[in-house]
Amino acid sequence: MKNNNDINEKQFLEQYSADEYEKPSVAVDMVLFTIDEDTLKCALVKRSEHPFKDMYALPGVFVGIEESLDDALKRGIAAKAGLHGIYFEQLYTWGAVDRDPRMRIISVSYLALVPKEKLDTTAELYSIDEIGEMSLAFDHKKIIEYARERVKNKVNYSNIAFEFLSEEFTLPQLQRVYEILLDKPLYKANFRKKIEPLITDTEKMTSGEAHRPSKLYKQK
Amino acid sequence: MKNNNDINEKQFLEQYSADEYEKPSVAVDMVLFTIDEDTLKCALVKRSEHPFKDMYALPGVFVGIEESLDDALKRGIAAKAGLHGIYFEQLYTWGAVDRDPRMRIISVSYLALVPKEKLDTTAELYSIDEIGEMSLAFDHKKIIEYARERVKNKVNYSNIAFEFLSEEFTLPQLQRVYEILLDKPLYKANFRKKIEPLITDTEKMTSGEAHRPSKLYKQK
DNA sequence: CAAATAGTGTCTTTGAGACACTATCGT
DNA sequence: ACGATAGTGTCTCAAAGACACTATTTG
Repeated sequence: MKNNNDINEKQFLEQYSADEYEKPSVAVDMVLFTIDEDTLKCALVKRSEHPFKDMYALPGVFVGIEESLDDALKRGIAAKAGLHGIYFEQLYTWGAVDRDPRMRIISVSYLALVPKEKLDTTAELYSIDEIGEMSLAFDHKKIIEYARERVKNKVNYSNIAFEFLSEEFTLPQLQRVYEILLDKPLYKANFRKKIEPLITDTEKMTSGEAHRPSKLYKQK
Repeated sequence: MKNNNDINEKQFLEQYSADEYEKPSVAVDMVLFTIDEDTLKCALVKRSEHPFKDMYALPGVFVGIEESLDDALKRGIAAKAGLHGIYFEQLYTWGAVDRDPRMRIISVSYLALVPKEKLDTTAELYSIDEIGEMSLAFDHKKIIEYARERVKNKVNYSNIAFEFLSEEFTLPQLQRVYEILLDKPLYKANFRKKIEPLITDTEKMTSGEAHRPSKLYKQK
């Protein structure tokens, strides 16, 4: 049994190396989240070609032979959102054989988070709820759901919530981000106790609104 | 700026699709952990060919064009460890351009966990501490460190510890697994309170040893 | 009964959750 | 003064941590 498998494996490797086997294509697809109109939204692109023509899909690029996965993603972000230096992390690699009807494409998915203000205004944004009702190209709906879960989990043990805000923010703003990402209301006092060690006071305040102004903070 | 990038992206896609660009190879590499001699160990293979000849590396296979990533991994596990039906999960995809000196290979890494008893006896196992002192082929040391961290984190909010034991086990055994994975001692009483909801009593006991026997449990 | 390991009871500390209260702006 | 939102004090409850104790086997 063991030896038999070993031999099979060796043959496979030799044949593969000899280019007798076709290689899959590799793409990176990005789930770019932002918060807009008090909801979590994801950037989508309308496909102009088959397959899934006229359906929405995640923005993505093929990985060049002399380009790392992260670099391919950065190229994709720059092309799609016209920006640099935003937060991203790799999510998961999707490798079902039939995920693309044209040919074998393995997709390395990434999560990207960006404050709405930084985002190119031409980006098409759809709320998570809307996307839930839509049908997307390829397995992209599943990828977005995966990303949504990752964000929900990671909010509690990381600082990703800050990625949705600009450098200075108020605690009510930050709390709202947490509430949107966690999809549940939070108690103000408890929230403040918990995030206190993560933030640092600026001396500034908001002003001009018809109610008590709030302090501006920065991430520590 | 935006339009310029869009055009570049379109050109890239067209050229890529037209196979004017070379495709990377895709491999799956597995970090197979087990517990043996009271330590966490990882399966390695000694490379018989260049590059990194005679150095140790993670077992891996190339992904066939008609084979999903998970299927490729299962093939690798069967070849290496001579077994089926063990726990595995995808870890991370490594895509640095120069990670393999021969050619561009993107590696999708997987974590596999198996009780020592199920493992093929020919597997070469090295403890995490030993591996820390060794130098491994490619970026495989980094991959193992990544896997080690994943396990350490996941122990606390999942049931992966059970994957290192056979179906029936004692609580001292289970506690020892937790201690090895977390790399710290645990209080017996507290440990038992915490895992109580995860386990179910069998009516059996251990016997034959020169001390009080212990109950055998199964995972709930 | 001695050595060794299995198993339990309970006090303390920490942090999450709930809620009521006070503070400060513009109109 | 009022409406609206910002910000604080404190009680409760559940879980994590620490430690001391009891129980059951073999030799």
